[in-house]
Amino acid sequence: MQLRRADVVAGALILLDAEGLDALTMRKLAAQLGVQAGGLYWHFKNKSALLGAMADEIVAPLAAEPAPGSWDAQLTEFGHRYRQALLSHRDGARVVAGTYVTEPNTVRGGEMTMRILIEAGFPVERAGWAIFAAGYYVLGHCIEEQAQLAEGDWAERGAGLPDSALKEAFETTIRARPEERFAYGMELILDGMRARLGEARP
Amino acid sequence: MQLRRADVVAGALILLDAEGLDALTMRKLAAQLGVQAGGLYWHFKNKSALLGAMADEIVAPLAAEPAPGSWDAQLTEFGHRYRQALLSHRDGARVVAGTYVTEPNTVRGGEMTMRILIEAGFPVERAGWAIFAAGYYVLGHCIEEQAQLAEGDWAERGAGLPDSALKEAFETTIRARPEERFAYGMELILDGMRARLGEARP
DNA sequence: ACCTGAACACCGTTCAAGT
DNA sequence: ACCTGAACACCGTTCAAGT
Repeated sequence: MQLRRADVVAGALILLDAEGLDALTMRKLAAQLGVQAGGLYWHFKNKSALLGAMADEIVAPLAAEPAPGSWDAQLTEFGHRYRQALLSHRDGARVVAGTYVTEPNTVRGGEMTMRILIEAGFPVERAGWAIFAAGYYVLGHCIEEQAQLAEGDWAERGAGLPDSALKEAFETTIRARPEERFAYGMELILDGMRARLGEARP
Repeated sequence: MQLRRADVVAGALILLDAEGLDALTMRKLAAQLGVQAGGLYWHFKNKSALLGAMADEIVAPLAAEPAPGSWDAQLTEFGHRYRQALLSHRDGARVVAGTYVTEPNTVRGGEMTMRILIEAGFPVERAGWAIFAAGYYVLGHCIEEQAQLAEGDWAERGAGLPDSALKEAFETTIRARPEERFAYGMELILDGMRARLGEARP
């Protein structure tokens, strides 16, 4: 039976989970799908278009409506959902970071989070700036979480430091439970948003 | 005359500026340095070690002491210095993002910013978390800034949206002066830090 | 419409051997 | 100590030709 575009994306995500982003090649993917490498180029213009489609598939959970609640509870929910989505595939955060997606789920997620902020009273001209800032945080955090999973030698990061409050701060960061540390950063950004909620339009 | 390790890094940065990260190959770099490709492997274990050295060179400005001032003015200074450093080389943000650097300048920057926060009264166990969060923001912002420079088609990002406050928010974000938008996000995160300054140690 | 076969123009890395 | 020469095992992409 023939290959559809969606089959290629699904196969690519399976290969990604099995081997990681650096080992994801058009040739291996083609072999796994029982097809010649060149055949993939009928479905996707190039590898980067395929990665874009994979990225949008990864962030699909962002397209769902949030549960009813306060604006900050809803944004928190989006933050955690975004993180979970990125972590649900090996190297998922790097895949998404590498592709500036204009595809449906990404756009929808952006729309909904901006609407939440605006309806809460945030100045329209700043809602996008704040949402993007939060998005960079989540992505960066998850890239590092997944890098930490892949390499082992993270414990030595602060090893050369002299004993001090600094060393303690470094080690508290490296050894923190990721979920807890993530939630803290989200709250910090939400605090920033709260401080700017009532501001006049510029 | 012979090639030193530092010459290789310097040459790599020149090639990076001229051709971009995707075109930075060991073979081209070798040719530019008047050497065979294999020869580079005497100086660096592999390409990723070279990229790590490049990243630390790029962020060298972070190793300088901040000007005297309030803690938040000093952190703002670091944020802008980090951004300027990343933007000072083509694809600089992507180079730094791809390498989890344990090298001198990166570590020193982390040390100084954490010390500033701790001495301002931030709980030691959270200083690292907050600094990392701010770092993800700067990096993410700059990756996108440089991507926007490289591609042209960013104006269409919000084109499919219906006319609405959302569309306005999207467009305000895409069209913003990068420097101003960056400063806004920095302030937002600093607001969050201010809100948590007096907190008790967990 | 969808894919094969085969080629093109590259890669990073290794390693004996040279100087 | 520092590099050459040559090879190994790959890549992404294109494109005539097949079905």
